Amino acid sequence: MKKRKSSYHHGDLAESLLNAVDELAGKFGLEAVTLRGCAKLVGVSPSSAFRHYADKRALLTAFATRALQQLSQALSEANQQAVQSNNDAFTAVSLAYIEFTIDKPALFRAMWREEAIYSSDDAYMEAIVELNSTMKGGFASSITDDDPTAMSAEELLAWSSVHGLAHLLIDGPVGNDMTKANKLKLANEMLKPLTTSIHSAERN
Amino acid sequence: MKKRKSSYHHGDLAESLLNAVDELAGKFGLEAVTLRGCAKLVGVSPSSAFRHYADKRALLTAFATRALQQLSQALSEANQQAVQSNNDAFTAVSLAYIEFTIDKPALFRAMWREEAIYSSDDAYMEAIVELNSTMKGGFASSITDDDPTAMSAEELLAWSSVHGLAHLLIDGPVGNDMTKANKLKLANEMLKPLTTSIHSAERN
DNA sequence: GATAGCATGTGAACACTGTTCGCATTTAAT
DNA sequence: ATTAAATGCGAACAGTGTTCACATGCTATC
Repeated sequence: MKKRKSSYHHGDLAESLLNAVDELAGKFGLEAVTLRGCAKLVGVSPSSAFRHYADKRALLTAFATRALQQLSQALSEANQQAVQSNNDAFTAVSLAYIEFTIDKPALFRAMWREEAIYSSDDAYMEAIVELNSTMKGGFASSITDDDPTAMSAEELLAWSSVHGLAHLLIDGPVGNDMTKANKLKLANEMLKPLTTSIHSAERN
Repeated sequence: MKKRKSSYHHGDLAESLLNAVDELAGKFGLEAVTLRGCAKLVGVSPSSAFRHYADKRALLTAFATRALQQLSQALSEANQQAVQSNNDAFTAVSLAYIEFTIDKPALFRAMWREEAIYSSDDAYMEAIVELNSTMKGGFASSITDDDPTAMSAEELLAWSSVHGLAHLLIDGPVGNDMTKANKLKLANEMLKPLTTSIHSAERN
């Protein structure tokens, strides 16, 4: 992957910077991510970054976009696997959402950092739509939709609760002293009453 | 309120700084809040702030704590009013939670900004516990608890969904182009299927 | 009421941040 | 081979959090 044919031109600085954000955010937290730090990690001058991103904010937007895509992929994999194993797809997708957040809290935070990203960026919005429809993949296909933006009350409830639990787990007071396994068990408990309500709505 | 007996000693700098954070965060966003900006707004030297807060992070922690208390108060008022009007307390408290977040997004963000505050600060944690028990005030008193930290699956579901919707509304893609009234209507829709599930659990 | 001590505010300094700009170097096109 | 475009560099700028010696005001004690 690392093309270092010349020591001057980097080859793929744009993506390397995203990797640097990932590494620094994972080690020291998203707030500790600094443009200069990323540049140094990649081995490049700070000002070089501005050839690829207009802003620090633009860099973080690209990072958030990539994070959304990674989450979408994790969810759709969970969905596929649940279908094959004949398990409840909604539960599987929800648990994957929670697990992703627990494993990569910095990515989760980056996705929803309104004030630190350009949330009306095209690629970002597209990734949001993709995530949205991947989430809905967990529902029965009977509620297929014309408008992918539209959401039923039950769908909104499902997303909100899963998203809210994820947020409370990493930035809130829920499960602070729990192991990852126990957090997932807790999530599973929460999903039970939710699942009944969701599936009863599907039959209409 | 403003004691300016002497032009040198301020009188109540600690709280004035919190008000400055509030004002700047409300106007320009939480990320734009700067120690120097707060000091200038209060009319004091930047270094003065460190007599009252060890850190910028400590200042933000105090601000988050105050925000939690304000939210708790709003919720308990909504609860009282619902009881008097013989309305569903859970719905009232939940809507108040959402409305507070919509009205003061900066306060909401400050409360849950793990990386920017000292989340194990005593006062902060106390405010969290208080909020937690205020939230539970929306439930039937039959589920009174020995341990205020303990939560049933239904309680967790309730908090997660309300919290998650609040978060999605201000930092996510939900209801971005809606009026406040429509956002609250949306919240109300989401609460309906939730409320049934919650109240059926209360009867056990 | 003077004085000693403590709390509080100041100004200058430090390292670090995002960002800009003119310039150097490499790659691609003619 | 010569140009033009893309990409990287170093120095500079204003702004940030933070520290520290010093100045000022308040309070309690003799």
